[in-house]
Amino acid sequence: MAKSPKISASHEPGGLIVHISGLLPSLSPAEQRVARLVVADPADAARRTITDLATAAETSEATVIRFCRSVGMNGYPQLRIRLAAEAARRVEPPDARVVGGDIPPGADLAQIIATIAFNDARAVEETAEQLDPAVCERVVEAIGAAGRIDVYGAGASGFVASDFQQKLHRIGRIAFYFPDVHTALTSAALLGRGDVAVGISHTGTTSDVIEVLEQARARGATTVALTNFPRSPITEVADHVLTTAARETTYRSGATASRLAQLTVVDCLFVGVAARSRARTKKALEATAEAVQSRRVGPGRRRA
Amino acid sequence: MAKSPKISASHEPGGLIVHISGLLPSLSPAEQRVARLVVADPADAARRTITDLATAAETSEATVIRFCRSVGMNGYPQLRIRLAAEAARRVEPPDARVVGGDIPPGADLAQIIATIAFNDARAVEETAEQLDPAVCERVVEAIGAAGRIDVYGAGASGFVASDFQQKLHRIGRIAFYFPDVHTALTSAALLGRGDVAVGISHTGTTSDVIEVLEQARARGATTVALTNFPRSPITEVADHVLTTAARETTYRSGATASRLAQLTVVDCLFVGVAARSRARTKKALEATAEAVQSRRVGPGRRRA
DNA sequence: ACGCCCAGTGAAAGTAAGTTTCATCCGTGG
DNA sequence: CCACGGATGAAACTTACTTTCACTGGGCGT
Repeated sequence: MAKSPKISASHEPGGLIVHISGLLPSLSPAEQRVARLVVADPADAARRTITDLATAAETSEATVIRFCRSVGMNGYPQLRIRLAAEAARRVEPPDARVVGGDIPPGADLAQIIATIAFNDARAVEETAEQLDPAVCERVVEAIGAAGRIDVYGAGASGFVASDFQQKLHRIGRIAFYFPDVHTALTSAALLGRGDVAVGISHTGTTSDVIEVLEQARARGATTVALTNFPRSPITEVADHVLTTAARETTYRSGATASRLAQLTVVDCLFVGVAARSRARTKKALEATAEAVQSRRVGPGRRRA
Repeated sequence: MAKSPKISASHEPGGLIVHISGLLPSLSPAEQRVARLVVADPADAARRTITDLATAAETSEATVIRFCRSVGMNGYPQLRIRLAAEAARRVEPPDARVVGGDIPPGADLAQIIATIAFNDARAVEETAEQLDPAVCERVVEAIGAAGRIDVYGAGASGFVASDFQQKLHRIGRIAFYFPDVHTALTSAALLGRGDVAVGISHTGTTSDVIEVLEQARARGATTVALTNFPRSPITEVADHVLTTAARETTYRSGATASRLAQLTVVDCLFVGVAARSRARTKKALEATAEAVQSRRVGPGRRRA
């Protein structure tokens, strides 16, 4: 029916802006220009007329409309009022935080700390806001019932994958993580119906992870993707897609905000799975906690 | 010029609705009908088109415009976005967050997500608040000037240590991380004055990490501890102590909140170090980013 | 290398929304 | 009873939004 793949923006009450920035890479260049303007200053965009906005983005009105559709709106007026609402909601605390994406060259450490913390915290919050509980539920179900869970991730996302694996393992689930692609592929080949494969890639374009997930899917496993970009390639090989909402700016913050967001999602899944079977989980956790006890020194109340 | 008595609504951000209902009696009958609709459901009014609203108020578009002017707006579109903003704001307060520390046994996933995200975000924020910029500064100085940096951490904190190592490495610093205690001890023994050793332990009681840090200190290296507990044993072997502010509750959230807090601190240090030498850093980052490019598939706009 | 195809784009036509104008209505006071 | 003026809606008008369509340029198969 519709040739333009609208990504529903309906079930994400708190995050139109977030939603848009997630979609940013999947937009055409001209639409991206529009998107950037909108994300940069939603309130201002809401004030502008479509012609005005188009001019500002150095494009035509037609493109602005296309952009509206791309992000799930019916038309410009709808985008406008949604933006206005959004902007009103995010009336930041009175203090003039150094929030903008970037950190000024001459910033002192206190500023840097404030900025980073703010962005990190926001990534976590916004991720939670846009997470679809229904999808989480399905993923939790699948993992809870899985005979085996493989978690894939490369580079920075590898840490998260590893973390997830460890968490699942700690509550008695059979979970694996492979730092090496070849090993991962081998493992994926051994998966079957009822098993679950989780692929983590911030950009959603990491070919290693995609391949492995594809393999897993071919074998009949349920595949889950965790990425920041809802239209990235990895989502094509996933049965369930979970997204984070980190708006990475430049290199500076590296992938930290996105990593935090990923960890939050992983934590949610973990708790969800754990909650499914309290007793079993608790027992396993106590056992593992006890195991590391010997590696701790006395309670260490006060020093000296 | 203006024969209609505009009542400026510009500088009362909090109460467009209040403002309107205030001057309701001064409006003409037809305008009052419009006003009542607007006050009754601002969000709904914002969604309507002028014709639609006029019809609903059993009047003409002209009257709606007059109403807009009467309440200080330039025209209908402006009223519309103001209403949208207003409505959005007043929906916020009643949000009953499931904030409490713990997750009730019967909680559904949406609740779990909200709780976790809240706690995670708070850990990040609170950590930033209590971080001492002066200490950070000294640590950044030390790392920036270090010939070599060793990062230690076990278990969950190991991820963070590893992350820090990788970050430093990416900007061209000589940094190491060792998953294995023995190797770490060996490495610590090779440190000397001017080098830096960073020990990460949430509890501050992980003997492995403490021992290694102790060793490093004995060799003359500057030691840094990152822990949640400012009086824990690890602080005794550290020249500089950085603390996180995660209040872990029970097992449920596992160590995630603390991990996020640690990552945030690490990120701050990283950015601090990176900021010290922009040029060098940027170059190194570009090079490393380029290196992984081949492992990515095309921009992945839209799916099939 | 060539040409086909198709996503991306803006110009322009078309439609809908918003605004102004103006004639009418109606109540009031001379 | 008429003149007046505020209130109002119909219609003309303007501006904003949407659709259509033709053109471009890059990718891909032959």
